[in-house]
Amino acid sequence: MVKSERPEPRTPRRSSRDVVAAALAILDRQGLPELTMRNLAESLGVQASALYWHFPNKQTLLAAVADEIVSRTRTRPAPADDWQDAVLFDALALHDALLAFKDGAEVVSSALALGLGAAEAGRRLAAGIERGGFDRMIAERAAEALLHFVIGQTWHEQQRLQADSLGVVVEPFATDPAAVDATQEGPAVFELGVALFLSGLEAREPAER
Amino acid sequence: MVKSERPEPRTPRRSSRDVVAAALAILDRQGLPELTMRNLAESLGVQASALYWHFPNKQTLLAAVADEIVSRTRTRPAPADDWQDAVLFDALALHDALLAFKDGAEVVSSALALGLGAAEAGRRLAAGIERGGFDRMIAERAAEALLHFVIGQTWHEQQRLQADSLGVVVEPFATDPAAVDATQEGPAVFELGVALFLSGLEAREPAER
DNA sequence: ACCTGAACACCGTTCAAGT
DNA sequence: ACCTGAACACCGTTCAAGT
Repeated sequence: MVKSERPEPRTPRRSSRDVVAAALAILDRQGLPELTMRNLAESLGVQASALYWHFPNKQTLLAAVADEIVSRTRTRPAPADDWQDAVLFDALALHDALLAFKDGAEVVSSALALGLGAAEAGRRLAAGIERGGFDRMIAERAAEALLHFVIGQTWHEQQRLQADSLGVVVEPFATDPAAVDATQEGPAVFELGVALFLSGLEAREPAER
Repeated sequence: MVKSERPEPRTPRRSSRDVVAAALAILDRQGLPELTMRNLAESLGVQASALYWHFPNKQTLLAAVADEIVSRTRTRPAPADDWQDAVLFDALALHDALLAFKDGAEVVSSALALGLGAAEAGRRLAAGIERGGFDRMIAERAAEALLHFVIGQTWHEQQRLQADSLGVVVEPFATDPAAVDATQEGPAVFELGVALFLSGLEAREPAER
C-alpha cells in the first residue's frame, strides 16, 4: 500500500497538450500548409489515426492551437490608470501574439469565425473597454469589432511579411505608395486603426472617470 | 473577303468568365468545401486539368471569384451629401454582397489577406472617407481598418447563419446573452461597429464641410 | 486555342484490432 | 487508455498528346 497507490507511468504516451505543442512547433517553423495530420503524427512518432483519439477532427485540433496562441498574449504588468492605454496595450499584445507563429493570424481568424476559439481575446478587450464606463452591450460589440480589425489587419500584414521573406519582391522601389508603407510602417498603421476605434468610443460617452 | 474576316465560332468553348460564373454557382448552392477543381470541371462538362488552361492554380481562380463577389456590391444611387452616410452605405452594401453567396466572406477574406482580390472594396471606402476632408493617407488606412472589420464581422455572422440553417441549435433559450443577440440583431451590431469607426474619424478633424 | 487521359503525390477520416 | 495498419474516398497539379 506504499507505492502501488500511484500506478507507474508505463509507457509515456501523448496527451492532448503534447499534440498541440507539436502542432505549434510545425506551425512555427513550417507554416499552416505543412500542418497536416500525417506530418503532425510523424513528429510525435505515431500514426495519423492515433491523433483521432485526442481530437475528433482537424478543425477541433486547430481551435485548440488557436486558443494556445491567444493564451500566450502578454498581459498588462500594472492595472493601467487610463482605459484607452490599457485597451491599446491589449490590442498590441494580441497583434504580437499572432505574429509569433507563422500563419498565426490565419489560424486564429478561422477559429474565431467558426466560433471555436480565441474567445479569451474578445473577453479581455471587452473588459478593458468596460472600464471606460461603457455598458456591457456596447463594450462587447466594440470589442468584437476591434477584434476583427486586429485579426484581419495582422493576417494581411503577416502574409506580406512572409512574402517578403521569401524574396517575393513586388516592386524594387515604390510606384504604389500604399504597398510600401504597409510593409515598412506596419506598427504605425496598426496603432492608427486602434486609435480610430478608441476615439470613436470616447466620442460616444459625454465624460467618464 | 466578306465573312471569312470573322472566323465562325467552331465549338463554343469556355472562357475564364464562364469558369468564374460556374464557380459562383457552386459556391451559392453548395459552399466553399464543395468548390473543388473536379466538381467545378464537371459542372462545365470538362476535365479538371482543362481548368489550368484558364487559371494557373486554384488560388488565382478563387481571387477572381472574390473579385466578382465584391464587384456585385450595390452602388450609391445618388452622390449623397453626407460623407458618413455614404461610407455607411458602402459598408452595408459590401456586407450584403458578402452575404449573397455561401461562404462569400471567407472567400473574400482569404483573397484580401493574400493581396489578390477585393481591392475594389477598399478603394471605394477610401474614396468615401476622403470626401470627408481627410488626407489620402489617413483615408486609406481608415478604409483598410474598416474593411477588415466588415469582412471579419460578416464572416463570423455568415458562419452562425449557416450553422443555424443546418439546425445546429446551440442553445434552446439564452444562457449566454452574447450568443443570442449576435444572430438575431446582426444588422444592428454591424451598424454599431461602423458607427464607432465614423465617430472616431470625425473626432480627428476639427470641422469639415 | 482549348481540352483529354492518365498519372503523381498527396489529403482527412474510419475502423477493426492490438496492448 | 492509447495506438497500429490498412483502407476509403477523395484532393490539386502536371504533362504529353490530341483537335
